[in-house]
Amino acid sequence: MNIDCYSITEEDFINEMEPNNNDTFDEYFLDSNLCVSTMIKKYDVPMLDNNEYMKKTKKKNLQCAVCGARAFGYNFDRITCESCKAFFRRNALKNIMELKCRFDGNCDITIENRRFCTYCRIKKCFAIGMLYEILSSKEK
Amino acid sequence: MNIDCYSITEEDFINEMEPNNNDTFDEYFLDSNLCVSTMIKKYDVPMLDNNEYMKKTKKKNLQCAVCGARAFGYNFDRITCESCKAFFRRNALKNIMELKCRFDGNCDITIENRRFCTYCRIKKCFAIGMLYEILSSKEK
DNA sequence: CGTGGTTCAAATGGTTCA
DNA sequence: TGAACCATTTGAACCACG
Repeated sequence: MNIDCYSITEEDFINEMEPNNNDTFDEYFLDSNLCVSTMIKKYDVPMLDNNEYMKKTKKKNLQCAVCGARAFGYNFDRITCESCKAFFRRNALKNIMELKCRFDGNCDITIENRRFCTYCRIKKCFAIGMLYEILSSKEK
Repeated sequence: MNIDCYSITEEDFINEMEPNNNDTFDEYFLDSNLCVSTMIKKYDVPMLDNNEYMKKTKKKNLQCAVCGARAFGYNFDRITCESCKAFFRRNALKNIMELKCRFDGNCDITIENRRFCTYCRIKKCFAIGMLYEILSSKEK
């Protein structure tokens, strides 16, 4: 986590932003009516380099592309652990205002800290390419 | 670190303040200019009975990393008791100048004296790695 | 058999009040 | 201040469909 950001309050952070300059995913804080997945699409969140996207063959000793935990297979089109799978299901379609980062929106996500920043965790889920389209239509 | 200390040193105290037999820790604390830990050391403060506390048998047998009290799990990413958890919530985001140590800023924190020096208690909370990042943003 | 979906106990941040 | 409580999130285990 980026502790340096702490001197800025969240309110300051939001106020500092220019209202009509929604160039990035993070600045989308200002514009609050869309869900995370829409935002990701609209603002073209950069994808991480995808060595993680292995051929769908071997299922042993896999590592979650989000947090690094042990993984047993694909979930929503990427190799992830069970907890990130459940997390993605629960959060991918939420309104972004429910998932604010307390810092600069670039928290590292690890197995130890993954539950401390839902914003950056879901952001990373999308960044590695997890597909919300696979979520059943009833939840959309 | 010597923030807002009184001028008397621990050594001065021990030399000049021989307690008489009627002195108790509590009486002394009322007019204290002295470090809690020093007082405790000098006046042989009776230990609280832990049996009551220990009776709450739960699954785990953990010890608070701040004060040593019985702990039941993680709070703010470290194993702590419920009281240090609540204390951290209340104080982690305060201005440090609101939390003055009367002494040298190095009070020992124990289950018995933890509430006597908020400065040193919060200092220890941070020293053991409690994460203020987990505090929800609305309190910042 | 793989993976999306479900369940639920455990964990833990937050609240209350004496 | 801290014991007791409450509410929400989590993730391991499981189910079931294709």
